Amino acid sequence: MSLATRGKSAESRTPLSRDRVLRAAVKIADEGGIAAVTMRRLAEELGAEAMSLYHHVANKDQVLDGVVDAITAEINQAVGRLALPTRGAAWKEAARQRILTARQVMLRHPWAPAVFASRTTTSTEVLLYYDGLLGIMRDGGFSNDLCHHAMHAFGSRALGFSQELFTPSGGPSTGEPDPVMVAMAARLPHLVGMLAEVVHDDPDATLGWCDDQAEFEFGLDLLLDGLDRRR
Amino acid sequence: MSLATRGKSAESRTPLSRDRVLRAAVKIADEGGIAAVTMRRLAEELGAEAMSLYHHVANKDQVLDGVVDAITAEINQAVGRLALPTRGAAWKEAARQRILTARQVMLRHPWAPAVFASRTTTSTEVLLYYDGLLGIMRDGGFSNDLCHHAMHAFGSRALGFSQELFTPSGGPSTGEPDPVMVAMAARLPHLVGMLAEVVHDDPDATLGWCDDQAEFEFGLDLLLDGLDRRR
DNA sequence: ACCTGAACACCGTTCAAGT
DNA sequence: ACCTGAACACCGTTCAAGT
Repeated sequence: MSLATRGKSAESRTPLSRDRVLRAAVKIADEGGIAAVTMRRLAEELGAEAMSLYHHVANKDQVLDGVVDAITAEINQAVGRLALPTRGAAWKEAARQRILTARQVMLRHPWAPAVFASRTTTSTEVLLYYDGLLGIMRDGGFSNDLCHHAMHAFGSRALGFSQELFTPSGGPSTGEPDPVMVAMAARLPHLVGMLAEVVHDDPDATLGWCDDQAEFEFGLDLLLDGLDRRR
Repeated sequence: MSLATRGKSAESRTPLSRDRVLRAAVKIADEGGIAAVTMRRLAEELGAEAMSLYHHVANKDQVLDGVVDAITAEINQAVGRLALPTRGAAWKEAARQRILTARQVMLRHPWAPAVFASRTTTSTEVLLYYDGLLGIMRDGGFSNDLCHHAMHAFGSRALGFSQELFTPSGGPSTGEPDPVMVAMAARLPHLVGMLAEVVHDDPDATLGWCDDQAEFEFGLDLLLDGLDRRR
């Protein structure tokens, strides 16, 4: 047994646990993206062997489920610190702040939306988050039926992110126009016309898809206003 | 060289091509989900070896990019058959039908939304789709600026799907309540209360996430109505 | 030019064996 | 009970060699 190995096992005196595995997964994803989270890399981070992980998580899918839980727990902690009135018309601002707070957590973990999108199982933390949002809407006077529709209408936006299917200009850093679009300009009259008028350089574009703060809030307010009108 | 091998090469007399590869990928995904699309399985479907594919596509990522293009081409063909008035107030119904038509194509390929969500590069067919939607909104009298906000607000909904983060009851087939939720009922008063009132069994739930037609249309109309009001 | 066999560097995961 | 080494069955992809 080499010195290096001995040092490593001394360092990892703290026993493995489901919780340590999940925290390590979040750390690795924050540093190198979700693709960097492999069972072997995870074990390395914890000073153990890949096979040891299987004593604490059933498989990799369960690691990703756990990561969703961990991120949403972070969100629940953040929204728990909010203390806004929720009765009557105040529901809208309370819901708005709750969702924008969730978004701030997501912005710290830009890889997270893709993981959320890939999961199909029910996360207990996600259930708790939605329950809180429902509570705000019930206080606002919404019927259960309308609440139900609203949850579906929000979709992922309730948790602070929305899926953008294309970035209508160059990457977030470069101001260069998209070469694919330049080549097709003749067949995209409305898109080209729009972009000529709307300067779409957004230094803060992030979260994987182009999905900046102002656009997120526009879409969110469209939904909140529409729901408020049907309250 | 065996008879079987000889038969196979005779069958695949038609040479490989990017187009054949992409069509095969869609076929395999339709039959076995997107995970079934591997380079080796793709080659098998085409009566070739995995390595032969690399003469027609750069790598697997490009296969998935091409699949998005292929599905959106199918959508563009379908919406191309629509012939609705678009001027003035008619924009809303035209946009609505365009989006619901896209959704019908997506429903034939339930694995597609996840693939769309995972891509970051610009698909020419997606650009063409959005250009058409923009055209409808311009006819409706929207400014380029408002059009731009609208595209972001729609997000993936413009292409007929939306991400649902949890299914608030059992699976689409079973009427069983979610065991995770039953165990947590005490901490989820609003969720449990809502579901007790709203019978959430939806035999047509599909598209991977619970995202049925009525809920999709509710969310879509919320956006369309809100936009129309700001026109 | 197009196609392929063998090989490489990775995965997630199983199993039998160690302490 | 917890951990691990070796091995298995898969990936995507490279390379040198075939026609």
